[in-house]
Amino acid sequence: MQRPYSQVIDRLKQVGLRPTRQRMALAKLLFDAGDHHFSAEQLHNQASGAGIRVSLATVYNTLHQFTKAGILREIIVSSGRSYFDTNTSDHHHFFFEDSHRLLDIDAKDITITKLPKLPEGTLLERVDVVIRVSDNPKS
Amino acid sequence: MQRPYSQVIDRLKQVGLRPTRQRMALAKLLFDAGDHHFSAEQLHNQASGAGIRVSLATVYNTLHQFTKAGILREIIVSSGRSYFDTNTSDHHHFFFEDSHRLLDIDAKDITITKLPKLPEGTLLERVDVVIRVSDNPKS
DNA sequence: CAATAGTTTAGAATATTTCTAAACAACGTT
DNA sequence: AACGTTGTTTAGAAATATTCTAAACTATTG
Ligand SMILES: [Mn+2]
Ligand SMILES: [Mn+2]
Ligand SMILES: [Zn+2]
Ligand SMILES: [Zn+2]
Repeated sequence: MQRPYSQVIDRLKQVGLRPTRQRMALAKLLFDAGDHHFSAEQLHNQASGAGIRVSLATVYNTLHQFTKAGILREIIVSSGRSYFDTNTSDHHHFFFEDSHRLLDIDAKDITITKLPKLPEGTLLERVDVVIRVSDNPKS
Repeated sequence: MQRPYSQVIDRLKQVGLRPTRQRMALAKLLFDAGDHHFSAEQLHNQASGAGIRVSLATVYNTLHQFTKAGILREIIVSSGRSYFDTNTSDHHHFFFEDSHRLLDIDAKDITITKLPKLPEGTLLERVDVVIRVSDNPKS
């Protein structure tokens, strides 16, 4: 209970966030598991299930703080709900339109050889590739 | 007032939608103008401004019907709000994160030479490339 | 024109996210 | 260890976008 937390404490301090009870608990849930995609509501439910009392507002605050700090990434594939990703490396996604599930595509599995030049006065933030798929009814 | 409508009437009939007053008016607003991106609320306001009385529910119904019929396309770049596109050809987008504006990128200006194979039992719906840009503060 | 099926509508409902402002906790300083 | 400061958490309300409901309306066919 003491040692495992030292990692998340260090990580939070590194990005300039106070290691509060709620942030540590959420960070532990998020970063002890492998790479995954989730919504705010899902994380809130997961926390509740693990006996961690944290408000939904704090979950949202934390997700945005972590995203800004670069230890989480937000993925937009569905209007009406935001998804977050513990995998912050350069990669892309399959999006299953029926189940609303996301699946990583390694950056090396998509090659873009030609990109347009950016509009005047803009900075590149990110190039997102989303491959939208549906269930094949005859399979 | 009679002739211009024949085009939208034909177009609606072609895709199996009754040419109702509201659908004709919205189709005219949408397809007489050049390619553009817009939200439901924007179209509703534009209709009101043009003296067309149509409920927001009908605007949403119509946008979804047109999208399903393939004469509009929905673009997801921002959680919390859907955008639609009168350009249904194969193309991609710049998304200006500060102003929430979209700009078309012709399919020929992006070349993807390598794509992963689709997961088992899925059908490809679309490959969306979104180049997210922000305002360059020092320009 | 009557019958039918499809459409429109206002308003309520839903869903997700953000806001508010008061209570609380982390942490550097005494 | 207590203090003061600042940052954080919280419940609940509010904001936002979209969908639902079911009654009124209209296009189409016969
Ligand atoms: Mn959905
Ligand atoms: Mn936004
Ligand atoms: Zn991912
Ligand atoms: Zn477009």
